[in-house]
Amino acid sequence: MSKTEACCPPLAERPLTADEAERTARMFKALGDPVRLRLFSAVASHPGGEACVCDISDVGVSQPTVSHHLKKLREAGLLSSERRGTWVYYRVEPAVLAAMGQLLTKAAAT
Amino acid sequence: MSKTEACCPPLAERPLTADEAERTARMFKALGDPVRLRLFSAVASHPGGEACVCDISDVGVSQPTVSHHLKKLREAGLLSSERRGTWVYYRVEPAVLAAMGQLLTKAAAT
DNA sequence: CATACACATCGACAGACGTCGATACAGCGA
DNA sequence: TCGCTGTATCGACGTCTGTCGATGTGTATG
Repeated sequence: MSKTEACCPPLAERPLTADEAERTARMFKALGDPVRLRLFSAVASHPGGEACVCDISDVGVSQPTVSHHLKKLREAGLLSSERRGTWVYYRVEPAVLAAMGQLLTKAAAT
Repeated sequence: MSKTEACCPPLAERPLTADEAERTARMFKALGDPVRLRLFSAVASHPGGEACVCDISDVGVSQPTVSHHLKKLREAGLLSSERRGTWVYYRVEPAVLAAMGQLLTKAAAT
């Protein structure tokens, strides 16, 4: 079940190399902004596991800024998007999320 | 007594409020830098669960920069430090780490 | 075709952040 | 007391990042 290996080893297993740290930091960085965290949480908690941009864009910033942050979350691999007619739907990428979680929980279980 | 509530609810439970997002983002942001991630991993993976600064400061940046990043990790609540004689020892804060892990894994288990 | 709506991209700007050398502080040994 | 070593703080600098208004792109509808 070394699905985590595809990303990076648990933080407590051994010191991360520079490359591993670079990759892993990108994902944490994506969740390191309050607006992005609210957008992500809004998508993750939406019924059906996906949400239209119009459903989640009430986070106190302008529409271009919302779009900018959603792009960052997509580039980090945390969200994926799909256009259906007029609207664009975002959904969480569960595998990546689970990998990040194990990175931390396994680090805590020392 | 859900101890996670002291921090924030799982990301998929409901949309985070602005305050919750602010608090949670601080922790993710702390792990969102490659150097800090390597320092954190070095401490977490060190035998005994703690490490002297001199043991982990070989991450390719100057000594003041190492000190700066360790301070950030301390301020985020992820590490604690203690001076013993000449050296300063850092150790991981397991409760906070576990809370972050559950934030993510519970979000994935939709 | 024209208009309206949903979302993305562009260009610009202020503030935050990572980095460094110089320097200060804290223990320890001579 | 003096000097040495380990760590923290300071001040400065260049770069990255979040934000906005203006504009572009795609889709439906009249």
